[in-house]
Amino acid sequence: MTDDSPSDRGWRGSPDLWLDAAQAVLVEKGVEAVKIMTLAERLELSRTSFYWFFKDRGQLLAALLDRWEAATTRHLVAATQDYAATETEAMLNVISTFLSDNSFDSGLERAVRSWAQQDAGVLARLQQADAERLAALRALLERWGHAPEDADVRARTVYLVQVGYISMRVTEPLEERLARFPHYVEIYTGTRPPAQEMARFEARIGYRRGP
Amino acid sequence: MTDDSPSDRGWRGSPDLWLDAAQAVLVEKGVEAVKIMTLAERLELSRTSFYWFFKDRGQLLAALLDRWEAATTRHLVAATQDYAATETEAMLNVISTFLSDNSFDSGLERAVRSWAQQDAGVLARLQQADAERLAALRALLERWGHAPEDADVRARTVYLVQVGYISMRVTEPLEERLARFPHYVEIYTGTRPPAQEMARFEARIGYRRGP
DNA sequence: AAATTTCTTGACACAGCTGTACATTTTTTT
DNA sequence: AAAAAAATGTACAGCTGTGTCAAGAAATTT
Repeated sequence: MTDDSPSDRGWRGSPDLWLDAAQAVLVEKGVEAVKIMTLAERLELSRTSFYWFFKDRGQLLAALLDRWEAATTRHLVAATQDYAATETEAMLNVISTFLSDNSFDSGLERAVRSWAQQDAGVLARLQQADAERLAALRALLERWGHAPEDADVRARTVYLVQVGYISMRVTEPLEERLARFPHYVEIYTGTRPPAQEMARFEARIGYRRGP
Repeated sequence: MTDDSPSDRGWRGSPDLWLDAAQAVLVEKGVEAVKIMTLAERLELSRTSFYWFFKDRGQLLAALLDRWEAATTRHLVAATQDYAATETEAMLNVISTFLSDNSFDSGLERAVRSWAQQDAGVLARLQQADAERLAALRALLERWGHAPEDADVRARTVYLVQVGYISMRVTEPLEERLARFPHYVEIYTGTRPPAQEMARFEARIGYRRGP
């Protein structure tokens, strides 16, 4: 009865081990810092052992890019399609995506945006992702009755504010951030979410108001 | 009668020459690509000649950062203080700053944001700049009667949309971008700029409407 | 035109990183 | 426990980059 889950096999290294380390470094220090030498030290493995799992550094970076795609666009697009009884609720669904790195890994997103600055291939994929995400937001706003031009500018506003937040590395306490939510929703949709809706929303994301 | 303007002295190199080349590379390829070797080739000067003008690579990078500060924050803050008869006009003053690299060098801004990703010192200066710019915008909105909380969120929206635009490397034709302006202004201020105001604005930036 | 200052260059020393070849160890399969 | 496979490690070759030093050339001053 052999357990062939790739996790606990008796070897020290694995593609995922290198990949996890690479991702951490990518997020902390940027692509240029993703060096096989450094990762090897960090993992206490011989540098050359890396080449058992990956052809070369390029293949490692390509794999990182795949991870990014899975960790961002997918969830965001899904959130635009979640059930919502009102427009403001729909918008809350969307912007709460950005609240957790489980649904939108902003560290990784920031790192990839930075990377795109120096690599045309990455830039192309990033711009593709931007286009998809914007289209999903535009569609949402049109479904709630905004005219195409208006939906377009509002979609951009919602999205660009988030890209900006990520790029700015804003680290507000959750409380502060949530306090701004109704304002943002009002700016984005033209309607302020009723207090009751905000309460339900805060409950859903597991936040309990302070005294 | 000696002309001692630093420009046409008989030498081939100068601090500015290296600095200009460094800035170009920084914007095109990111900090890591700013290498003395590469710059020397580009300038057809010996690599080691660089060390006559700068102590080391670090000093060059520090000088680049100074340039960035001069080319961005300063102009933006000034624009928030320009004369305006209406709130929408004031907002047009601000967002038109981002239209020209003379008033806000977005290539340099993008490069510096990317750089901040890998250098704590740069990050600190960038966050300082973000704070100043946001404060200037918040002040503008408060002058036009927005309540502090509302002004704060609106200031963020205006600023973050621009940071997002820059980070996204959007390259819309001017015409398209201008067409979105009234929508943005409406979202930012709550009021749509009258057609006449847009016309005056377009004239001021030297844009002639197509047929 | 001589002396001086300013810049330019080539030689050297050194450090960091990538990738290949091959031997070795560790785990898994038979 | 022997054989096979999977992974690890060592040695080597090569490239790219930084910074120092002292010699030399070009401009500037006297």
